[in-house]
Amino acid sequence: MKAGQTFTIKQTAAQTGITEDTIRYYEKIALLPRANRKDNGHRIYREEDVNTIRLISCLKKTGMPLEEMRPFLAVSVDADPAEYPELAERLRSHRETIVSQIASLQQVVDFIDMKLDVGKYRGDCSEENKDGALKKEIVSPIEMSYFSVSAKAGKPVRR
Amino acid sequence: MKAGQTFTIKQTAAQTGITEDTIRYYEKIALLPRANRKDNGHRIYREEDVNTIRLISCLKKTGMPLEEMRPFLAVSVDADPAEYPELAERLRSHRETIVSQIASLQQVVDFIDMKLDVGKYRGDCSEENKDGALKKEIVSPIEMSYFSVSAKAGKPVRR
DNA sequence: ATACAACTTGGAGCTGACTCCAAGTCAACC
DNA sequence: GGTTGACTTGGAGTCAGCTCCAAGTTGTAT
Repeated sequence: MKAGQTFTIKQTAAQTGITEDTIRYYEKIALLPRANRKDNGHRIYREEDVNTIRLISCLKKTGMPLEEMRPFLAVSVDADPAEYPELAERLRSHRETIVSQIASLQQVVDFIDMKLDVGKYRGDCSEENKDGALKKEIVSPIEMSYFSVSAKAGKPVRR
Repeated sequence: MKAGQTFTIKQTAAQTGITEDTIRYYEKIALLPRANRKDNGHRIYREEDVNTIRLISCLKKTGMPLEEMRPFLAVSVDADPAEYPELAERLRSHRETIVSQIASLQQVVDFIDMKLDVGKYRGDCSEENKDGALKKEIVSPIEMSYFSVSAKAGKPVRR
């Protein structure tokens, strides 16, 4: 056991890429639990805490609002989500969201590749079927041209 | 030629999932070009315009700030980005950003799968190498545990 | 003792992206 | 001719997520 190495807030910020101010802010809004303090009141973080902050950073990159992260942080703190079926359901639901986000992103990559190669592009960015939210007649089979894609020869890309 | 079918702002909003207010807002900040008007001043949109709005919506899903979308919309309006090398460079650069975003998202999916399956998880969410921006000693080879992943048997997941 | 660096707190201010509103125009129907 | 509905404009308000600041404390170096 290489027992508890700890970090200052500055070190933690450096490790995670999240600023000190923002870390304090997360604690202020209770997204992070109150950090332990040294006798002088300075915050100390363990590897565990650093990992939680990394998880936040990761979820942030997926565009998740801070409020929605709470269940994720909960599940990472206590053990098995199977014991909290409602939580597991949330995870599953968010998984679907992310998968469709990946699809959206992939389409943007395709769009860029198409533009750079002056190749061809098709597909749209729609699709939505979560719980609430809009869902009209989905624009599926449009020959998505995003303006002047003006049928030039298309070489496949997909590096 | 099934010549110019046009749409009201309401129809356009319905088709794209972007509210009328937001469409007007995009025009106000000149993210969209000023729409043509009917004699009574009402905006009219062509399929072309609708596709531009869809592109915005798509880029939005990738978390791109509106300001950064301008080059994308430019490239979708006029023809070949090869003629604007600086623009092409931006596209390439943003492509890399998106590819690494996809990786981040995939890691969240893995995290969720791991949590749901009580399997195993590794990998972090770091990586950054665009132009400006921070880049410290990157936390690469951590056995990313996100708290209590407490070595239980790991069955491979991957959707 | 004095300076300094690294922190603390509470709170104000800022940016991006909407979102809402009031007042007005126009066309069409009753 | 009055009401209704779909739009217009300009501008104000809202919310999330920081970001900055001032004033104070503590620990170490000179």
